[in-house]
Amino acid sequence: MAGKKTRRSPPNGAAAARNGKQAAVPDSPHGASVESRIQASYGELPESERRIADLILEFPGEMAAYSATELAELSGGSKAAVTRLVQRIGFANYDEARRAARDAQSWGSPLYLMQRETKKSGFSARVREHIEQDLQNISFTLEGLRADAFNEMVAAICKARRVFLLGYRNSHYLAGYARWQIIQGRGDVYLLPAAGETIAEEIADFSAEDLLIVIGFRRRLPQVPQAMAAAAAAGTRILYITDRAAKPSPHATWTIPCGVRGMDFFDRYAAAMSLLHFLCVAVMEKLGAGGRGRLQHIEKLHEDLHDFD
Amino acid sequence: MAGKKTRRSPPNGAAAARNGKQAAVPDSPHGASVESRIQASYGELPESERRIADLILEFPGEMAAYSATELAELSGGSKAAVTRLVQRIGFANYDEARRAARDAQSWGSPLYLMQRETKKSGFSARVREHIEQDLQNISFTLEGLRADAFNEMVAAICKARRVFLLGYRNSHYLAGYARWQIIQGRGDVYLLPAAGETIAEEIADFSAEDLLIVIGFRRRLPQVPQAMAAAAAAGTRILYITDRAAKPSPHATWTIPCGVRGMDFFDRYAAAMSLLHFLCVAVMEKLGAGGRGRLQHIEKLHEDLHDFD
DNA sequence: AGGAACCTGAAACTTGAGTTTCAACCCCCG
DNA sequence: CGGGGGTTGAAACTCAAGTTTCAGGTTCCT
Repeated sequence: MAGKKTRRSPPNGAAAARNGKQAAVPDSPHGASVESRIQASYGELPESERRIADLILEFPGEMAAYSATELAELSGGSKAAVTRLVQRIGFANYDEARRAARDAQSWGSPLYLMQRETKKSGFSARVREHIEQDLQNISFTLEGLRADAFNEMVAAICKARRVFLLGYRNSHYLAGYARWQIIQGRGDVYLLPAAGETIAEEIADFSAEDLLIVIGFRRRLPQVPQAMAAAAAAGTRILYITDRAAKPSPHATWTIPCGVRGMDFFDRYAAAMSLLHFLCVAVMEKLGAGGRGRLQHIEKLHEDLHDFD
Repeated sequence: MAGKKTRRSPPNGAAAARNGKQAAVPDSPHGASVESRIQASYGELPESERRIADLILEFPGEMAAYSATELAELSGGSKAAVTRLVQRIGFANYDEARRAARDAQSWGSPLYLMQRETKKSGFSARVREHIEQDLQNISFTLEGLRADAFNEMVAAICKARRVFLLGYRNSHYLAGYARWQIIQGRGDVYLLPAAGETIAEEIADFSAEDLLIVIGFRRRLPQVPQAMAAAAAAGTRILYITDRAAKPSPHATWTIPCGVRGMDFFDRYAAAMSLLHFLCVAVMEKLGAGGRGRLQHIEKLHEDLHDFD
């Protein structure tokens, strides 16, 4: 029609002053994360944009791995809605938001990637950065647990006739630590491989009543998938604790992906340690009076053997 | 020129039969991960593609958050090389590889995304409490470090003729882990006690040129202070990593108190793991080119020995 | 009731990401 | 030495991802 009004441009941060009901959005796209910007505007998002926002909020940091088109499809909305959402919360376009989401993970920042060797920030800044990286890994790892699956794992550890912990290299020390916790509350807990041994001799006796806990972080030996296949063939259930980038194993009954990443030479295992602690405490609680009785019996033996100072 | 030959198309999996020296690459892009496909072809990659492959391998799973153009820039190569790499390893185009990389993380799979269940509030509150306790221990431990003393410890680890890690029970696994990190950058690093052995035989040879790192958390065996006294008598410097409640040792050159306490049956070792990581990374950096050279030599040996999947 | 503001996805449009081609270069072999 | 095979990045090209516009619809206010 001749009298048809010109449509306004999509809402964005610069247009906030025209709509008094808009939430305050920072002018600069630098600084606040995609997630926090969405949360700041969440109450004012229209339906189509809110569905997309929900998807992003559910998996913070994953957005960068998806194109706007993919997000639109997953949310049942349109590409236009995706563009509008990111412009509403202050980004110039989707690509800027995608990069911000990616770079909010400090180890993902291209600038950080290229300059990490030359960084000479102060010691305390370095400590803080280190703590932050561990916290992110811990949060990812623990918050990724689902209660029902977790309770199944705990129950399986308590009920198995025997529990084996398998791990090589770094994973071996974590497996040893986990075994040491579990054995405080129940017996028949074994660490593989024992020094100087091959594991086929143990796997030969695996059965559906046993449980295999595989600690399998990056740079796995070929023995790991092989052992898992053999255990599964014997009907043994498998709890697979691994890193985020690991290919899912068809043999694992349960899989827990741990955050191990950082900007260093070495992977980070604070999150794995934290997870194992959480798991073993839950096992101890699940064992109840039986576990406590065993703990007391062990204490008595320690006293008799004068084990501690 | 009139006689100029037609250029061949870029190498790809379908063209593998034309080049008998190509590594076998699966026909279907479904199945093997980007990482494992790169590793399968790694030896045959030309320089420009190998640089991009190195970037991808260094951060498996992160590839999906980057566009081909960004990877090209980061690696100092060209967009054409990125396309060639993914086609060489069997993907039709970059987008297919990007999606494979993303979906290889099962939690990144769009299907998985849409089926995620809402968390039980009781469980998630428990997870949050757990994370908070670990964060407090980690913060206390790492923020308690003084830069000058820390740098002395790092230097001592680098310079010692031999480095011994001593730990019993839980501490033993942490000591083993730490040894495993340090040995990546320098030799003559030993874990005590070895299974079935007593430690006097090693301590008998301790000298002022050696360093003893004692991981000694709560419920220490009498061997720990005894070993420290004997090492100090031999002039060996001692780095003592212990819990906050431990009595200071008159024999320790340096002491790092770790936060290990929580509300559970078991002590928490995420902070100790975090500290050891921080320490070992600093050692690795201090070792510089020597450490990197050793790491590369070890890598070469791993390849020769076909150690990893 | 009419108009303004807003929402929405499809359609039209823009643009640059990614792919293919090209030509220069290098290495190896007969 | 010449030719074949391979590498390489820039240039040319393709095409679809993302952005903007459009038109129909809803809600609210005067």
